Amino acid sequence: MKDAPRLDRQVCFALYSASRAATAVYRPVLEDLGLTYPQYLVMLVLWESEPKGVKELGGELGLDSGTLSPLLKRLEAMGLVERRRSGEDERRVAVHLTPAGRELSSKANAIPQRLAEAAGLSDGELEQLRSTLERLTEALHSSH
Amino acid sequence: MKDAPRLDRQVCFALYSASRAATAVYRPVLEDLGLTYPQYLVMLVLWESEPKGVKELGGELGLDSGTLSPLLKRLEAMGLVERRRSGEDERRVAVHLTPAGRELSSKANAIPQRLAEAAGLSDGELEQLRSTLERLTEALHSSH
DNA sequence: CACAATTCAATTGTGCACAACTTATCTCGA
DNA sequence: TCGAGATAAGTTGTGCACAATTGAATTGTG
Repeated sequence: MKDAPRLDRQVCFALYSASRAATAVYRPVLEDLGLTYPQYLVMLVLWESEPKGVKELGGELGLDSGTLSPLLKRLEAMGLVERRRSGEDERRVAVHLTPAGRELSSKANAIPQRLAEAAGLSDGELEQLRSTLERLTEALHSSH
Repeated sequence: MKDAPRLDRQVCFALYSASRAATAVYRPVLEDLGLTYPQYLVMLVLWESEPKGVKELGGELGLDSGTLSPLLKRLEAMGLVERRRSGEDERRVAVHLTPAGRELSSKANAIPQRLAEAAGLSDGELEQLRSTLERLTEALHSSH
């Protein structure tokens, strides 16, 4: 089938590969904190502002409760977050940081630098890449 | 924690989001073929050249036997590929396309166009994005 | 007020990723 | 040639993603 799409021409495969390569670079660094990459993302959001409902977290990360509920349960078991049923709306669960969870932020500050160093791209290129990716994500989301 | 890394500044998160958004666009299209995105990637490689060993497939896709073995088992159950123990080297398993697997290629030809349309980027931008991503992946791989 | 429709979180089930390990086969050097 | 090390594929166990469903709480409407 000579006109089948070629793997090495596909932006989608390039995205998939780059994304896995990036989390692979993060993996050993995050292991020191005892976090996986998605767990780290949740902590990043909470370090910026907490408490947050599961729905809100999902909105910022693009994840649903099917992914977040077990992930948050693990973070809670590690003693980094606490889930409290909201008083006003009993459907909602507010995710709070524990002191240990807040504490972890200082250890995490140096992390993004690692990827930048490993990336082999200039600051300008990284910034342009980020901006292109955000436009792409936006366009893909609104395409259906 | 005001100097914690910010989610929206991270290239890594942009990559992770874009990659998931892209496979989400592919998902309904691939569903018509009965394939998941990683299964589609394996078929792409085989459509270019077959048979291939599990190791070779893994080399091109960056996946190991832990991921590929069950995936190939599912493709085999669907009747798209066949696994044959190599005669010369009994350790190797050659993955062949079945006629049905070869056939599927024609249905798949139109697929990459879909992403391009949904991407909202010009051909030039897509090409530049792909090239940047490939350099990035390369640099990330060689960073350890 | 009543109650149908909606919303939120959790659960279930499938399929990747990936580390760690297992088993079978092969290769190469003493 | 024989045995240690390397290599190929598969298995096991953990943790995402995501669709589909469930159950509880809330909201909107007649």
